[in-house]
Amino acid sequence: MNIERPQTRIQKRNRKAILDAALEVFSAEGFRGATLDQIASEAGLSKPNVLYYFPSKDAIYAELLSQLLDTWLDPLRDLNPDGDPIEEIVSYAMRKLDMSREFPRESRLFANEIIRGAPRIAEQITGPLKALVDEKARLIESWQDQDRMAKLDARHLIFSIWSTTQHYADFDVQVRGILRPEKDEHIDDAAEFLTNLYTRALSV
Amino acid sequence: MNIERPQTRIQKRNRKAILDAALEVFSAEGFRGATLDQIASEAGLSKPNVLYYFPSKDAIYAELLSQLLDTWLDPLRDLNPDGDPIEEIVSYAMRKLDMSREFPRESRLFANEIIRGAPRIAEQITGPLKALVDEKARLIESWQDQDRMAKLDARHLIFSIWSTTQHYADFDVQVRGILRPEKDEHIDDAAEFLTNLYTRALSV
DNA sequence: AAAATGTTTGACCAATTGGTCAGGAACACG
DNA sequence: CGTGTTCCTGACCAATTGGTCAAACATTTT
Repeated sequence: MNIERPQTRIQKRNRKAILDAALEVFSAEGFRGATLDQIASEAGLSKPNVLYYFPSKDAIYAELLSQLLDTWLDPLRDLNPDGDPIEEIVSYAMRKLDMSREFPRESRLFANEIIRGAPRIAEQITGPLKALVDEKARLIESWQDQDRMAKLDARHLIFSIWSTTQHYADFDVQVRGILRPEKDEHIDDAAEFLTNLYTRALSV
Repeated sequence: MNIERPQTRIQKRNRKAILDAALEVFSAEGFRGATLDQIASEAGLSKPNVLYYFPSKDAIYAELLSQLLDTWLDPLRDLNPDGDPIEEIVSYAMRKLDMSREFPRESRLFANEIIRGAPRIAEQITGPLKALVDEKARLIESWQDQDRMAKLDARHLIFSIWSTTQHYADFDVQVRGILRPEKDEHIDDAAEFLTNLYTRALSV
């Protein structure tokens, strides 16, 4: 009994179009603010057709979220125990900043979900996410025990990297309203600022 | 023709109850996610009664936002040109952190609005907010010219203070999921971390 | 080319939601 | 106490929205 049939090329194309449209709409409007009509129109499909590919609005959102969390944490996973501590942490911040620049919609989708109390990913947070943070905090603490970087609370250090970098995606309009950049130059300035901030703060 | 009658005590009480309930609901569900029924029930009033005090859902939200922005920026206004630069900046961060602890709903309401693209406060951002940030950035730059603090980009420094402190309100569930604090002790740790971070980074 | 399978849609439905309204209840005040 | 004003509500409405379904249309397989 082969349940999982291989996807046809039309399925592949349309599911992708729907998920992309949904990311656009959910990240801009939030789960409740987004409507199936918006998603359908953004995907260039009719509403019943969208529901032919996904059982419900909920299912689309859930699929997006589950795909997201993994890739979102990749940079942290890459923190290399064998590298230079400060270089590793700064380049972690840089990778997170890159993600804010390249995937602002994903960042906002995530922010939306957390602000609402993370109703759909609570277990993911106390489970795998906490485990990863705990592991990397221990790594940072071991670096600190070896006097290779300043002794700042490791977990709050990680939080500060998350918040400062995601800020440029989540609060984009505010940042742009204040800096009035032509394009995205301000992100380069942010990169320089964050590099300086963490290099100075973490040097022994 | 006296248009503005003084508020009766019932008006005062009920308008306050509605605004408080609305803050609770809007900050947790976002504008579109919140319903008048939720707000009414949270305020202990009927839906038509809520609409007796405010002309529309929109009006309630607008009132909340306009009250908010001012108080939100007070700490930045207080940045004192005559104080010690690093002390001033660190204590600004501390005041913002206090606000995250004491007014998390307000923080989330604001975050929600900005993430959605700030449709209702765009002019406030490019107007008064930008002006204030510009002014304080110049102050910081003057401190830097006098070699009283390290030369880090002033505007991005302000952004980093906003993001790191608001993180403890907006991403509360994530922070708690990872740190698993009993109550709010983790905010004290955050205060210590941020004090160290900025003191180290900004010292010449 | 026929059968089987996969794709698309118009029409429809029930629930929710922002908002209205007429009239009744409570209150303030001379 | 009576009267004008303020306050409150049940019943209602139109629009929106998530979702269904039967039937038409395409595509693939045999």
